[in-house]
Amino acid sequence: MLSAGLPQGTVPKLERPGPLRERVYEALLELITTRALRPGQHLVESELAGHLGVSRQPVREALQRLNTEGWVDLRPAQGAFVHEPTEEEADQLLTVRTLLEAEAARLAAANAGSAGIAALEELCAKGEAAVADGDVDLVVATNAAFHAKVMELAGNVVLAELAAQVDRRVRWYYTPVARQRGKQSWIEHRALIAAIAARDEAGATEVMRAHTEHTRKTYHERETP
Amino acid sequence: MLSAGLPQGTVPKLERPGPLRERVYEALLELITTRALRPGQHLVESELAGHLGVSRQPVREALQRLNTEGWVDLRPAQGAFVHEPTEEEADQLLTVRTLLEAEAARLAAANAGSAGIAALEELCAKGEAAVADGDVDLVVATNAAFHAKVMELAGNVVLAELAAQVDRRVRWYYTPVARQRGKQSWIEHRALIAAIAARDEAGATEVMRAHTEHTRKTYHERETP
DNA sequence: AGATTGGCTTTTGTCTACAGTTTACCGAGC
DNA sequence: GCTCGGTAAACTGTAGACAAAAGCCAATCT
Repeated sequence: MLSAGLPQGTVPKLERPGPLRERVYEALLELITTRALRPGQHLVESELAGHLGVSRQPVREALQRLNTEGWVDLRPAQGAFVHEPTEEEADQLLTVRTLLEAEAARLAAANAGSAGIAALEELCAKGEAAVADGDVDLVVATNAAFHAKVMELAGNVVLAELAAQVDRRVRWYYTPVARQRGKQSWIEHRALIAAIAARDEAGATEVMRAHTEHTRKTYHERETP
Repeated sequence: MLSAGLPQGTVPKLERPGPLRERVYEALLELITTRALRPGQHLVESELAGHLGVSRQPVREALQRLNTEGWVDLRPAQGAFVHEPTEEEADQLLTVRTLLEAEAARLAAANAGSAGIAALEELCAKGEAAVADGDVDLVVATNAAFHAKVMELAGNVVLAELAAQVDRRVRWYYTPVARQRGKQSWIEHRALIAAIAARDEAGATEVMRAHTEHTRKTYHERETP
């Protein structure tokens, strides 16, 4: 009975610094997604290390991870280069995202309980409010949280991990476009919640597929002008 | 005119040692998939380093990569542990595999040319021969090559990368079961080729789905006795 | 004048060393 | 007999140093 008198929330995990490589990883990811590091740019380990105030080793480890996740290309004996996004690759990413998210929606419709549905509605309300305020960053963040919640309700950890990878990369391309699609997107989210609540697997799949395909189309329309 | 007098084949790429971390990575992956390193086992960096005749650093980098790909669990300040496969996780992996492979089959049906179909038939013949010979390892390898070829014909690089990750992990669980399913599996492959050659997207999707689902069922039947 | 070769600089790849943290063990006290 | 505290060992996390490979520029030879 160790946990007898311990109220759960009061011990806030004793905020540890955590491994340096993690923080370096997040810092670099931030720099890449915000375009502070431009695509194709050559990343010199010692520069990054000096700039972040750490040694080269954590930087190396962070770069390795970024490499496996597709953010940087690691050419042997030559170093790391920020990945250059292709139009073709963006389309493929969005296609795969559609596939994964649609399956997640189906599984969520099959498995979700009332608590999960309530959580989705809460996020949806938050997102709509953010749209009304014109807070683009919050809209994007809430959108990600919504999709992550659907993924959680699907209950497939492997699927969730893959989708998380894909989603982060998608968001890189997607963020500039978020503004255009704001309102319609959350209407579709409402439709998705309805399908999930009705335990309509086919319906949820189709709604999510249409939703993400819609996003993909929007992305392609944006670039021509 | 540098390459004037150099016959192409005679210079066999000058077998470069390649980055150490790569070789360490492959060595560890081999040790894990062959169960020389048992699930749940604690991997000590210095031990591995000494055993492989290298320093700790390449080992660390290899472990990081194995971590992101789900082969080992990397607990902070405690080290690396060989991932312990759960029944639930195996099922989830096979489910995701079904999803990815089915989509690949659809895209292959949409995009494949006659050359690609010929390559598939060739692999299929090779696989059937391997089954006849009872060469399990070759069966598994050829099966992987067949699915990889379908993935290649689909022409979606992102999808291929994800599927490659999933497939490698699936093969870990799957290899012991390969013997049971030998013959029937290649009959289904033939059906898949037919659907792709007919450019029947829906048909190819369904054949592949049935094929991989069949594999999943076989896996679950095996473990109860 | 062009191409090539040589050396020089930069950057990566690897190794060794040190500090911090966690875990396990062992003894003392209740 | 059980629990608590302290000590010690082992391992990870990080830093710094050294060697090797790749790219670049200039000088030289054809």
